[in-house]
Amino acid sequence: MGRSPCCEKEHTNKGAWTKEEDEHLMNYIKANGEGCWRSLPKAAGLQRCGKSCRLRWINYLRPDLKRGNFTDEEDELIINLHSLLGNKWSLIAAKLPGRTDNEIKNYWNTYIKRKLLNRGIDPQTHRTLNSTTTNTAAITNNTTNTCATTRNVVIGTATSLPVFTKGGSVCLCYNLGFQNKGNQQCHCAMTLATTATAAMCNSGQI
DNA sequence: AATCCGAGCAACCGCGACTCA
DNA sequence: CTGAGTCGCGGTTGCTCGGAT
Repeated sequence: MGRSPCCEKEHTNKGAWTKEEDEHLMNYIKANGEGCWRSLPKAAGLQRCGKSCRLRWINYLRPDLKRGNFTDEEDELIINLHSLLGNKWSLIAAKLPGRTDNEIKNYWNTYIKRKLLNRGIDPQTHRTLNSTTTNTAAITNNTTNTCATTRNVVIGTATSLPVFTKGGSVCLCYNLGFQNKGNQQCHCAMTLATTATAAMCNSGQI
């Protein structure tokens, strides 16, 4: 028995949202809060899939969204976080108030990728493109309770990150602020060592 | 003026994770 | 423990718009 579709496709609108749909959704969530996305469209009088409503709210209608251009500080922070987390856009977005994962993902693909390539940096590995000396320990995508060494990670100059270390390694979950996130608590017993800077990275201190 | 093309971005799709009966 | 239902994430698609030809 397969999974049932998330909505009745023949009775749902697709594509761009109209002003009226936006107003319906916004008014409903203002009055009732973000609840069950599956039942929300019907309750709000929308001919939309719940998934579509959720996406529209998160990426466009939420009142705390910061519209407009990314600052240089945000650029560097995204690059730093991507070097640590990989394509974990939701985790990166969590560190950028007012920005959404979709927005950051689009921004990465259209702008930052090119920016890094212009700097001679591979946007996936964050290593210099003509580098022949390779540290084959890949930047891990697995962020849950992972203590990985992060030498060779590019740390930007505009934003510095506090560094929690244990021995010679750097704990990703601590450094990203997830040390006390529910049952994903990190047990590495890291201690705050210092603040990472490009100079320290270059000098091999981290 | 018409057409082409690439960039930017909103939205969709599929799947894994999570929750709960 | 198991499986159905739901949620959330990441990859991808496709539309729109502006600049180039």
